[in-house]
Amino acid sequence: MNKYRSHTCGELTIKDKNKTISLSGWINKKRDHGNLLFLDLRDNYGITQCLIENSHPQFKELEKLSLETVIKVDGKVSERSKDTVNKELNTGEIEISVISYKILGHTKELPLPVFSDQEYAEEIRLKYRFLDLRRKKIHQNIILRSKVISFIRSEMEKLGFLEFQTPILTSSSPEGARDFLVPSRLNPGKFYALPQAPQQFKQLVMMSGFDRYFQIAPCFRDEDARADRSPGEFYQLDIEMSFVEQENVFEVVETLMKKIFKKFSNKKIIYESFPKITYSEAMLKYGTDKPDLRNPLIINEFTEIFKREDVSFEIFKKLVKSGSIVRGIIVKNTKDKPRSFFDGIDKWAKEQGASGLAYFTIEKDSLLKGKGPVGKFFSSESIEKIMEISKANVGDSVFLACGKKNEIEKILSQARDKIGDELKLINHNTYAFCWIIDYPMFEKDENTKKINFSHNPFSMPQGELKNLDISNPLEIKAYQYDIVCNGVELSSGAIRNHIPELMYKLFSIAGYSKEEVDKKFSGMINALSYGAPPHGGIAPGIDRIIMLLAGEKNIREITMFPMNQNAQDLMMNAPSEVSEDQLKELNLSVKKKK
RNA sequence: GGGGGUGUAGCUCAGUUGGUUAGAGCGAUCGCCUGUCACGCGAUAGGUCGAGGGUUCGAGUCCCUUCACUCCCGCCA
Repeated sequence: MNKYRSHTCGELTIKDKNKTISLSGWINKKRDHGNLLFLDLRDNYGITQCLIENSHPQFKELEKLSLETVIKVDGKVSERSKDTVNKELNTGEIEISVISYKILGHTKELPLPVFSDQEYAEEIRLKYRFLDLRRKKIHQNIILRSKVISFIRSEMEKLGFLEFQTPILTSSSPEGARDFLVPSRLNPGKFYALPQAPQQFKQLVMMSGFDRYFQIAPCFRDEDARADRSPGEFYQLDIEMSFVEQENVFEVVETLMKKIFKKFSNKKIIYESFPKITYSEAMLKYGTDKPDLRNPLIINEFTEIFKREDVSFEIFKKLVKSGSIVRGIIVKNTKDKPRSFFDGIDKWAKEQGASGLAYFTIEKDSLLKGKGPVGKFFSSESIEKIMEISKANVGDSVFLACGKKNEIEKILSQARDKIGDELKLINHNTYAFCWIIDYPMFEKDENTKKINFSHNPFSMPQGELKNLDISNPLEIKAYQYDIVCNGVELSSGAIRNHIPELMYKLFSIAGYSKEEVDKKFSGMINALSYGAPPHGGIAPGIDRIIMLLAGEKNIREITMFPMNQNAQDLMMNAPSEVSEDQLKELNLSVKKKK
């Protein structure tokens, strides 16, 4: 092939027997028998066992080399005897008898071993990321990521989409996350912002007449990290389409997702046609707008039960009188579960900051009755009603939460996950996609009582536009949707508002004057006034798709060079201080934090 | 900004109720070993127990402060 190798470390087989070859790679592992040395040579493509005996003049030197030294081996391909074949390796039927070797790259003592399945502290992995990335699992994850992205590009092109780049240096926008700012040298005192998403640009692409756009788009948000959320930057499959309705966007994304997940995973997609669940239904049945549909548990509304005379659960009744609501989860066939299971859930709920979960199991001798700490407060008629509402059976249990709507949504949604997990109700070999639709256009901030856009301010409200009742903004629904898989929010999207007058009206509800809208969204609002096509789109998160495919819980496992939780790159030492000269040129001075 | 977890040898970890000289495996170094594939066997080196302060006759262990990493809440239209 060239002066370094004739083959890679993953390709030689019995067919190459007796060939003289050369390989280059890292010393993955040595097994030194004193007079006989086995050496596993590794590159991106695989591992090949090399063999040298003590009669060889270079034996003593080779024996001393550290693991991870990069060497070139010239040798002969030999067939292994039947009893020494390694079935784990593609190259396991052969080995290389070393004729000569040469060091290409020395190594210092390793701060972390490459050949090991152990877990390592994040700090050391990030500082020596180039070593970490040599390890098998993460190496394969990164290769998977590359292949998925490449597949997405080719599928999107087949679907008639064109990929365009949009600016990285753009303007700060008032909505949404904190911006990363970049000072402008030529415009002292002014700043660019890195895009939180190419939202306005992709709409401008539509107004520019390009019809179908996509981009593997870098997005920058200065917000705190989570296990599934990189600090700083992440990638979206940004999509926008002209002259479409919601269904057309769904069709493209469903087609694409099914192709990706079938190609890159063996796990089964439960719903070939992704279920569509309205936002309000999702909040009721699952307590969240990103439900894990692999989990069969459903939340039911039981407030009415606590208004009955024949229910004497006074704590809940009192709260209901003062406006609280009661919802609960039915857990099937739990009559044989030990008391510790129920108490464990209750204790867990209290640890989550809730006031706990009341529970009882439905039993029947002559009459229906509740077994458990609060069971005695329920008449058999009220239990019958509970069973009617929730389709529960004798032998099932009810976990009840009482409180404000958003509080009990939160705790019951967590309880669904917790109980589903404990009772092993979740099939981890499946993907359950769904669409969440009909998001409200606005929401009320409970602290400030101010009305805000609940998602994207550029979404199109539903219904006849001339009849739009702006006096009751919280009732307005938007053509706004999310796609969710296994409880992971992959993306949100919307049919956009392409009518400038309507845009001003909606922004005014959220407290923005026409002048402010003109100033903040000048590029887009201006473009909307010169013949804008109806359009809409979506932006599935690439990182989360890869996480689902790789079965990883942490986004760093599928990111080549991630930052730590404090948004620092420990390998490159970013962020870092800059010189006085650099600051001066940018007309900046830094206030030292005390 | 708030809450939880972790921090002991290069790496992964153990260390009991506060009590002698802080241990193991891997790695490193040296020696032995011709069929291993997590090779095996023996020896040696390697420690600011994250840092600082306190309690105590005595602190890896208890208390306070602080730092780092991580998970979660807030935040992420």
